Amino acid sequence: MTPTTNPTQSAHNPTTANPNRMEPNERKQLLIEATIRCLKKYGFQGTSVRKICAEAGVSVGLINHHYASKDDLIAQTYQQLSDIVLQGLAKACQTNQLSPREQLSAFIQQSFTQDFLDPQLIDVWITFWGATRSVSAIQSVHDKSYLAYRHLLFQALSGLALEKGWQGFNANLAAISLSALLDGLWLESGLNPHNFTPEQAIQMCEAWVNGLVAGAHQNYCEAWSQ
Amino acid sequence: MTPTTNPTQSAHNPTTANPNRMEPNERKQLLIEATIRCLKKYGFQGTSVRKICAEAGVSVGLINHHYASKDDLIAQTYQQLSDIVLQGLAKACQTNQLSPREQLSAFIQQSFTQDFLDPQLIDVWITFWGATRSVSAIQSVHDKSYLAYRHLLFQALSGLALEKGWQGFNANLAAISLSALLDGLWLESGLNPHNFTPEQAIQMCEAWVNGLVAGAHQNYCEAWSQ
DNA sequence: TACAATGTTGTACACATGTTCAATAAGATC
DNA sequence: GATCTTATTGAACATGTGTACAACATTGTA
Repeated sequence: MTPTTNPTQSAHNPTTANPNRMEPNERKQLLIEATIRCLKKYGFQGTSVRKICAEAGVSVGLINHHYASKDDLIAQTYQQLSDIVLQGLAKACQTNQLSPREQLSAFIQQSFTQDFLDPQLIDVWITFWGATRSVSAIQSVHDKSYLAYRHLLFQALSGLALEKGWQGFNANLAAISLSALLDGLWLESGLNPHNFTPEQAIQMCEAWVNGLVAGAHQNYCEAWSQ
Repeated sequence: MTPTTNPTQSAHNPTTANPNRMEPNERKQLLIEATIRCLKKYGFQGTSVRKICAEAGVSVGLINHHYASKDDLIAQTYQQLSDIVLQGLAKACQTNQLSPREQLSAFIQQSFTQDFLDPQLIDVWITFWGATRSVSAIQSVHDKSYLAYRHLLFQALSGLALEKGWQGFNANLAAISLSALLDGLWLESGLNPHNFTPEQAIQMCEAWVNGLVAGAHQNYCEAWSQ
């Protein structure tokens, strides 16, 4: 289509050249946002450098000017998504002087907000999970954010144990368990959004906490065995 | 390497030609097994038609002779893996005249067997999840196997409710919840095998069941409302 | 105004991808 | 033994991939 062999025409078309030059940080942010849109539209596999650039309205070469590689851009996109999710959860359960039990409810409620349940977003998340073990930059982002995620639950559960006077309660293990339940529900709602409603998801998580209070907390004591 | 431009040599090398012709079903099985090995070795993205064929010790063109497309082969591979997992679980909890509570324990125990906790296998599973929404053949395999998976839990939980005399117990919702917990733990153990031991995973699932018995079952009654 | 620094472009490159297809060989049928 | 069916091969094709790089455009500074 483009007459590359025609020597009378310059290789560079001056009419489309460089319409808006930007600050590096501003452009990098736009590239990350374009990457998120592409991941939602085309999935992980379908997201290529060229599609990201087209989505950002920018030339092919620009990504490698601002990022070391495509993987680098992808990892930083994951980082940003993680931060957004984590900040939402932290804000929900760390404000307003909530009791430990109320903190857990706030965390659960926030986890099944409309924004969090976008199937396209969850799909992006799953593909990040899928790349965790093969792309080390993604692995380190996961490890860090999962730790912070669990820490929020750990604090609330520790507070609850203190309040109730549970001796030797392993709040760390309980946090792993609740986060697994949350992730599992989140995962399944992404794979098939029609299996249960957000209200039912909340109901199931509340049931876990109620079960803990009703007696399951004994299974998380250090002395517990088999 | 191969002198394709030399007219004195046939395009086809007779020394490597067709050493072992097979029955279609036998060959297809070998291709699926080679696909599983490739998925474990190279991940979902790194698994190409050429790598599968090399792994199977077979020429590039053979896949499209036995399968309509690469996606077709991948979907049938997923199908086979699902069947294996499901049969293992069904066998564990449907034999030996177990009580409902014992069935649940058997299911849980089987879920965290050594075979099931192979991080490479879980990684393959995650990438299948990631492809669920974009590849319809994979979506239908997932929907079918998830339903069967949940049904096993549903039966055990229904039996438990009958035994305990829980009125209006929503065993279906409880099955969704327990399967989410199992999947979440399974997922996390794949992403980072060092966060908890298989024994702790079992402990957490048993705690869920104990919490249900201790009182959480009330949250699964039809009358329950937030 | 001249110059340096750098954001931006689009082509080129080397390679990988899934699929097609004529050629070949093995086995079955008559 | 001749013929038909079909499993198997490997080259060819069209397309897509991430990255590199020279050319160009813009900005800031002297």
